[in-house]
Amino acid sequence: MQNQSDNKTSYSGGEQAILEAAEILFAQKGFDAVSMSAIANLANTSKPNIYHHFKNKNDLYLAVMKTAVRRSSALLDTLEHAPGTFKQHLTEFATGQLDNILKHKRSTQLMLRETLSEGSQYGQEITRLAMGEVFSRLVAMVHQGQQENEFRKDIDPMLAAFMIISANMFFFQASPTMQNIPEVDFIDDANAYSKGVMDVLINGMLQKGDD
Amino acid sequence: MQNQSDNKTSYSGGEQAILEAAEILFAQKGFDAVSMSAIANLANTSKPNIYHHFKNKNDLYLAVMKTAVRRSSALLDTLEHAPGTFKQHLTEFATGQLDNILKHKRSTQLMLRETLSEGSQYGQEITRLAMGEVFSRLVAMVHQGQQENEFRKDIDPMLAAFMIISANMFFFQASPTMQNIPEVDFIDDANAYSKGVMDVLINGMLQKGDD
DNA sequence: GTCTATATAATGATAGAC
DNA sequence: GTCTATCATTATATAGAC
Repeated sequence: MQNQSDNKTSYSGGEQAILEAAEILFAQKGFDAVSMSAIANLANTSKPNIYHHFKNKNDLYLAVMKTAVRRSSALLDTLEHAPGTFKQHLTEFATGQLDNILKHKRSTQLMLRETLSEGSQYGQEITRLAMGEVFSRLVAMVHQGQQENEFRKDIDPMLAAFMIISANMFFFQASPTMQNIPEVDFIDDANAYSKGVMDVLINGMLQKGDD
Repeated sequence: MQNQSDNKTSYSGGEQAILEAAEILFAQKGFDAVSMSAIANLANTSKPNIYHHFKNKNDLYLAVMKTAVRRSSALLDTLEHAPGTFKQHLTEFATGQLDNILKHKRSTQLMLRETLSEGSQYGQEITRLAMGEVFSRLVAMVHQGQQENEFRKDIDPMLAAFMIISANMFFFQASPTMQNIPEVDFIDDANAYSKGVMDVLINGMLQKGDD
C-alpha cells in the first residue's frame, strides 16, 4: 500500500519516524532494554512527543509489532499462487519465506523475542497470528501434495510444515551465533541453505519409489 | 556431579540460592526486565548480599549462564556412545537432545535469548560454545554415516546437523506459541515429534534405494 | 556473610508554554 | 504537534553496622 513506510529516510519527527526508531531498537535489544529517551533520540524528536502519539511505552510496542507483522505477511500472497509440481511449489514457498524473513529482519526478531517472553500477552497473540498464517498455508500445501499422491501419506502435514518453518526461523536466529564457525559456509548463503534443506525434506517426504 | 544444584528447594541465602533465583527470572523475562531486588526477593535474601557474592548484575548473569550451560552439556556424553546403525544412533541422539532441552528449559531459554541480542558479547560466546558442542557431535555422526555408505554423500553434514538442531530448538521455542492451535497435537508430545522429525529427515538422507 | 540505610542515576510519564 | 522542565518511581550499586 504505502511504500513510503519501507524507507529508511528516517524523516525527523512524526509518528512514522517514531515507529521506525522504536522498531529498530526493540528488535535489537528487546522491550525492557530500550528507553523512551533512546527512541526519541533516534527519531530526532522528544520524549513528550512520543507520548503525544502513543499512550505509553507498551502501546508503542504493540503498534510496532502490528505494523511489522502486517508488512511481513503481505509478501505471502505473491508466493501462494505458484505453478509447477507440489515439490517445486513447496520449495519456492519455503525459500520465499526465508527471503521474506531476511528482508524483514526486525519484524522477525521481534516475533522471535515474543516467543521467549512468557508475559506480555498482546505481543504474543500478534506473533501467534503471524506464524499461524505461514503455518496454515504450508500445511495446506503439504496436504494437497499428499492427496495427489506426490507425498507420503504417513506424514503429519503439520509436522512437515513445522519443520520447514523451524529450518527457516532457526537459520535466521542462529546465523549470528554460527557466523564464527569457519567450516559452516551455508550460513552466508540463504538460497543455498534453503535449497539444501528442501532437498532433504522433500526427498524424505516423497512417495517411496517416486524418484 | 552435584544433584543438589538441580533441586528446587531454594534454601535461603547463599550463592546457590541467588544463582537459582537469578536463573529462573533471567530465563523468564530476560536480563533487563529483572531487577536485583526481584532476585534478592526470590532468593530470600537482600540486595547487598548479592553484591557481596557477585561483582555486579552482569557478573551474576554470566555466572548463571555458565552454570546453566555446564549442566546442559553434561548429558551429551551419555548419548555419544550408543549402539546400533547410524540411523538408530542419530535418532537416539536427536531425541535425547530434545529431552535434554526440555529437562533444562531455563538454560535453553537463556541461550536462545542470547542468540537474539546483538550486544552482550560474553553471553553470546558461552552460547556459541554450547551450541557448537552439540553441533560438532552431530556433524561427526552424519559424516561417519556417509563414510559407511548409509547416508547420501551429496548432503552437507553440517546442513543435516543444523536441521536437527533447528527442529529441536524451534520445537521448544514455539511450543507456547503453538499451544493454542487445536489441531497441532505433536506439540504436547516431544517423543512423537522427535520420532516424526527424524523419520522424515533420515528418510531424506538415506541412500536412494536403501529402503 | 548478612543486614539497614542511603547515594546516585535513569526510568516512565506529565504539566504547561508555544 | 512539538518542545522545556519536572515529578515520582525505580534502578544499580555502595557505606557501614553486626
